[in-house]
Amino acid sequence: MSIPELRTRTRLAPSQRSAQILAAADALARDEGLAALTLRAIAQRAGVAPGLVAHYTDSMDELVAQTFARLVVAELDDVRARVQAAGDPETRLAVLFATVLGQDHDDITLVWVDAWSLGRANPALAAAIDLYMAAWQSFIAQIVRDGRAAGSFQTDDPDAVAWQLLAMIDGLSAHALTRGTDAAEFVLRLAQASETLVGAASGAVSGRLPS
Amino acid sequence: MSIPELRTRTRLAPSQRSAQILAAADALARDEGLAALTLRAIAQRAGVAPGLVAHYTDSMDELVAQTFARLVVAELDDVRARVQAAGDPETRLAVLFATVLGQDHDDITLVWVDAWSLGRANPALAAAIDLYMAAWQSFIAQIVRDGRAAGSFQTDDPDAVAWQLLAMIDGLSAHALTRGTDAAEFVLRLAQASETLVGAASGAVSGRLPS
DNA sequence: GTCTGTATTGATCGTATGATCAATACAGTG
DNA sequence: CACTGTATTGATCATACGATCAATACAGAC
Repeated sequence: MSIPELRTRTRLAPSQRSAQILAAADALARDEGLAALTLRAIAQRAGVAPGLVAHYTDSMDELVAQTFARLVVAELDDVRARVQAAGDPETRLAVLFATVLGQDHDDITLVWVDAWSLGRANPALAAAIDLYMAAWQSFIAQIVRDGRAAGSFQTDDPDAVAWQLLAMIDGLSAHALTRGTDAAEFVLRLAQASETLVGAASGAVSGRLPS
Repeated sequence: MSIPELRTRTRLAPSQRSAQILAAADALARDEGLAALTLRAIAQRAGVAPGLVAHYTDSMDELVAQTFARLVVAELDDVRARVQAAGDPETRLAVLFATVLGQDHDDITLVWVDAWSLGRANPALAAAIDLYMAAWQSFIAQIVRDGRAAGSFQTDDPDAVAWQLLAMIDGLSAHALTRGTDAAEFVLRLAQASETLVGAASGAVSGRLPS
């Protein structure tokens, strides 16, 4: 009674097939998290035999780690583009918070949450987590430094403040995902708290949140 | 060349054996997370046959969910006891932050992180997560309400502030676990941020942190 | 149109999981 | 001490996983 499973074998250039499989892995991870990335699930999504997925990767641990890396890099680049266009550091922080706690970020949060759990059994993934958490921290720290240089922020430890803000963002995102609520509820208070942390005037960030 | 595996069969009352198995599950979850809770791993830890573990539970999903519940309840009770002994709401918040971001909390954080991931495939676990996240929020909200009644806090939405603080705590804990750093680095700044969120005077909470 | 290299398949292996159950042996009862 | 109920075992089933590989069939070269 199941679908007849007719598969027409099509032969692609290795680079094309590889790209197609990786795209299937990306889509699957966005939909169901990194924990859903199995040889067979990716193969089914790509419409190929499971063995072919294995053929195009060294191991599933590597495939999971690289899928995580691609998705996270894509998001960081996207957020960076939005934030850099914002102008002064106060507004950049406001846009950052509104973006990462905005809609359509549950998918990437799911990827992060799975990564924290799976990373303990997957060394390649653990390394990627370290790398991209540091990339995010660096991105935020630069905004804080810019604000300090401009005289609008007063903290004496931009790196520590950036780690703190990143951890708060991740916690708020994970909570919204888990509870099925809208992370946007948290934006205003995060912005207010950030003013304390970076040493900005009250309203300097929260007053610049996009409406 | 492996250990001879001699097992002397000992017969216990069901309640005793059940307690022993659940204790093994608790210990294993503390050491390696909820993801390490397999029928065979628990059995080995308890020194019994795998089938016996299955005999004493309806399903592994249930066992995982109940292990999560036991560990989380134990921690909440412990933290509640420490915090309630602290006195005024400002000090209670300070003790709360210092406790949950103190040492020896990586084990329970690992349990939470695994739960967020596993909960998506385990309905019983998902229900337990909802329940105990709400219990934590309720605990924190009461502190905030007490502070408002005492006139030292000024927020008009203790529930929202409590959710915000809980999410921040969880994010900071998860970061410390993942990065292998000490969560205590975050305590001072969390306390300062909390003053903004609850509407307390600067230093009201951060100045009461245990040394 | 034919050929050829190789992309692709399907089958298969070994392992790990949760779960079930008849057979066993232990502890308490009488 | 003998007996009996049942706690416990060990074997086994079905499933899902990552991984490997000979056989196949397709797309491009000639």
